Amino acid sequence: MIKQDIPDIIVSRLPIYLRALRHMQALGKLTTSSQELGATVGISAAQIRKDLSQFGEFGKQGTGYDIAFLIDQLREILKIQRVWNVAVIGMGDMGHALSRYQGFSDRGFRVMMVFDNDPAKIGGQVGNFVVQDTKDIVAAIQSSGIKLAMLCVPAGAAQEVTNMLVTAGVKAILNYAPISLNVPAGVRVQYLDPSIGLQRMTYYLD
Amino acid sequence: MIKQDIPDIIVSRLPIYLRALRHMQALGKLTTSSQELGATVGISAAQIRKDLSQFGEFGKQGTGYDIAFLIDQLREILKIQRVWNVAVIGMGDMGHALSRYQGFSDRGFRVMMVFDNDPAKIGGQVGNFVVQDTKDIVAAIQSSGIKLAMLCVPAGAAQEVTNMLVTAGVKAILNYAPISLNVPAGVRVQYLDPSIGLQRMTYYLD
DNA sequence: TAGATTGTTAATCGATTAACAATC
DNA sequence: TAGATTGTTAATCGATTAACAATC
Repeated sequence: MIKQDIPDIIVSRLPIYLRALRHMQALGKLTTSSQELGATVGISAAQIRKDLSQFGEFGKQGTGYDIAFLIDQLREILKIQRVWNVAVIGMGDMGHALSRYQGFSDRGFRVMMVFDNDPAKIGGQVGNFVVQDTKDIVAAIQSSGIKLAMLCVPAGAAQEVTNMLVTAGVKAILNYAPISLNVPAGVRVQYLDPSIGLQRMTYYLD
Repeated sequence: MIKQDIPDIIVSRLPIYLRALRHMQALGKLTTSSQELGATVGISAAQIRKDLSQFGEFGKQGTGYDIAFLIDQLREILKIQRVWNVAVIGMGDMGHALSRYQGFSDRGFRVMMVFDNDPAKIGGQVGNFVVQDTKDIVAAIQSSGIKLAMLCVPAGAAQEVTNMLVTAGVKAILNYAPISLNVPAGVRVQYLDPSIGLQRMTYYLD
């Protein structure tokens, strides 16, 4: 049986739902409705029901969704019930911040190794990690089986490092470098360039 | 005459085009085509032409687009020919990194003030800035006329700080906190939670 | 039971693509 | 001129919304 193809735009909303559900759970709530969840995340109730219905029937008429159950289901769908090891490349301020970020541990991720090409940084400590030489990326990542990387190198180095990551078997890159990356089919990139984020809003300002 | 309403999804692609054009310019190229630009950013040539045509006629049949000219036009459309002052709230690792980020200066932004609520940090120096007390946000931002803020506080403080920013007249928030924010109409938010970025890709991994 | 809310269908709305006359 | 590429139109494709029977 062929697994049904879910539109990427639907998949991309699931982490938002999950984050809001965990927030509700932390507040002590036990159940919610598509109406309430939608108001929280700024998405219509109909769309939330439609999105979730792609993956199964998680609610009950009249009462809505059990929060703990829906959290479990979403974590399974997103494959974050396991813990994913991640590599961080580039130990500037941004890479440094991500290497020490406390927000990954309960959301499915763990930084496992960090890299830089600056001899002054290689061998030094960042957070709990010893900085490895960028030229060793392929060997180190390949043998560790890491599939996720966060890219925090300057724009001029980003494509070259990306090529190394792809060679090493990385399948998903969180890109902080201000450049569009070229990757083969089967490798995913999410872009988090802060300037792009700001430039998407200035259009609407006076 | 009423200004035509441009879909947000089109506006959100313009900064991507601009970034790629500046990269081409740095490589010494003088002109490009929708074909070439599309290949660079992973968007179809037809879509790029359609997007640009919302704002004017910037190309020439047969030869394509003058890169310097198109850069100018996009900067004007996005209103980033001026420099926007930005406030950074929360001097953890992430706020610290953004306060010192070198990538804003040639893309329309300048960090102007930074805040934290930790007495141990208030009055201290981060990058070129003296850390101000978060409780002074409204007065400080209001009198400075700042319209943009980057939010790097913990999830538990994010909505409260957002309310202060809105009161202070901030119209656009780049949110690094892992929570959906509630803002009134006329205030924009871009979300850059790193865990969400990763969770949008794990679905596709084995 | 009565009220609430789901999952789903059909209708609507919006975005993308294909194609091509215009023209550099 | 011949080849290339734009801006735009119409066709296609996909996503969102409205509505409601089912049912808790």
